[in-house]
Amino acid sequence: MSDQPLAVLSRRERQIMEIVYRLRRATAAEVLDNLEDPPSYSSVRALLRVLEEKGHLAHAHEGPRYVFTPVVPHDAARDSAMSQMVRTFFDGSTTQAVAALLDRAASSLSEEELDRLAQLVEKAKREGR
Amino acid sequence: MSDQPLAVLSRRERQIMEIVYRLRRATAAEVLDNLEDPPSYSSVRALLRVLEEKGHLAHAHEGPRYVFTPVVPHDAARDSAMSQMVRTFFDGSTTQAVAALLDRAASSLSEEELDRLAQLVEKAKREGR
DNA sequence: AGCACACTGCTAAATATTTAGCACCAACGG
DNA sequence: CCGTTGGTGCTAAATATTTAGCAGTGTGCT
Repeated sequence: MSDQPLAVLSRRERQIMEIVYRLRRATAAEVLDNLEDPPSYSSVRALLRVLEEKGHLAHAHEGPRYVFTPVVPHDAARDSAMSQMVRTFFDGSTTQAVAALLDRAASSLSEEELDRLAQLVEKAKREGR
Repeated sequence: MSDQPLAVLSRRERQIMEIVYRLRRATAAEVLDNLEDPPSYSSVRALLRVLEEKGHLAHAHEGPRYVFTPVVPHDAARDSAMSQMVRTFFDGSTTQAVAALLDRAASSLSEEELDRLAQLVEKAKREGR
């Protein structure tokens, strides 16, 4: 498996993996519901099977159906997606990335959330020295 | 063109677009140099042509060669990539995303950068009320 | 027990992507 | 002035992705 789980996938496969990561676990029907421009149920199942063969998903039985989960854990996938993003759009600078996030969402953040972020920055400062 | 420029692309196309966004502008040779598992030069050029036909890239002449640039500006592509990322891996929470970024990079950030981040949070607080 | 329903497995076909080859053109150096 | 180098356009073929169909199986309800 690659260091960049999402990087190696085809278009549909990536869409599906994003859904599964977002939902944490998903059945074929749930994937279908969340796909835009959805193909048939049958196609979705075939794609899930392919993703499992390629080692990206695993399934468990839950009553009569399969529930799919990612093989690469949420955190790991998240981290490598973030690395990729910072590299591609922010010249590798985390600071720039944080700045852009804040800029985009500043007005929708609550007082509490901003306090929490301030604390995180403080914590990083203390740890950094 | 979609709201999600990178979302509609095939695997190679996406790889190439990421390179072009990272470099801001790139020639066929530069794209080739930056591709992992690279195909022939000829293939890269064909892909660049396809991306241009689909409206994702434009080219300008620079001396004897073409220099490709993204049609969707860097900032816009960045923002929608970030949205996607926050939605997929952070339940839509910017705060969580920032926390993860800081956590990942905390130790490598300089005092200056941390100060700058603290200022950004302060600024968001002031604007928010 | 028997029926309907909601699944799965598997396969084949359609479509899209990805690749490389060949022909041509312009610039540059010997 | 001619060959070499480094570009481009275009096309065709190989490969991968994506789709849907059909057959079978188990579950749960009456």
